[in-house]
Amino acid sequence: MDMRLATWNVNSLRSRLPRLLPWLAETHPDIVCLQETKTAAGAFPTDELRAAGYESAAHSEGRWNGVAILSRVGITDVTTGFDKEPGFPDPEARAISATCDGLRVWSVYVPNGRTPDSPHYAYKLSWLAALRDALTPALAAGPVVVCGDFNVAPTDADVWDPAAFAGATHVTVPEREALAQILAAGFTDVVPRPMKGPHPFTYWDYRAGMFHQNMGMRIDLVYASAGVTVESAYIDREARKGKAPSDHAPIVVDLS
DNA sequence: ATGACTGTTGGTAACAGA
Repeated sequence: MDMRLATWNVNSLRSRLPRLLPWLAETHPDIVCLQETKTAAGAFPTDELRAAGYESAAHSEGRWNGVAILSRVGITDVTTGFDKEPGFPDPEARAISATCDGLRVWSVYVPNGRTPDSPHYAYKLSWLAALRDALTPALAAGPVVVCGDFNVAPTDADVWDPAAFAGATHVTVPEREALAQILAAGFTDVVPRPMKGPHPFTYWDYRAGMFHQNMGMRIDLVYASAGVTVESAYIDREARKGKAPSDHAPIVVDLS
């Protein structure tokens, strides 16, 4: 059957609800992975999303982070976090998984890393390695899609200017190697088509007119296992325009 | 124009994001 899957770092679900709800009505995704919901436990807008036709599963912690999965095709076997998930020092709300109509879906928000010499960078690498380990048994159980803000640009073509990122996080060899290790576990990188220009960027800094100059990055990724047939995928950069947007655009993936 | 950051909080400045 056909299924439409989306992933979007909304940079505060409460602030973005006026953008998310009409977008859901226009785009009609069956499953939506959200990151940076920034919702406190108990403050998730379950009722508003139910009224829009979606069941919710959320992993919330308050001021930072927060991930969720929305579904209108059922949502069962919800797991928050994963086995041996590292923390800083305690595990944060960065991963949630659920089964939606036979598909195992993960929504992840990888630690930023800040700078390569920061303890947050080591945390990021250990988190990615542990995610890879946690995905191995999931892959054995059936088709899996891992969606989210990976906070790593897979190649130099995935940043607007590689020279501008010299010495910065998101582009280092160890980060890219961590992505390669996840792919090697049994995934394909579903590269979405950009709506405009050659670069499939998903994030543009709010500052200095970065968006209108198309100075972006591809750091939101969709990893699909064998058994998941992707018909098409695109970045909805229209959702990055207008009043009070997130700094990330959603990725929409049509599966069959 | 899609426009020059935006989100959070025992807040009103500080920090995080990437």
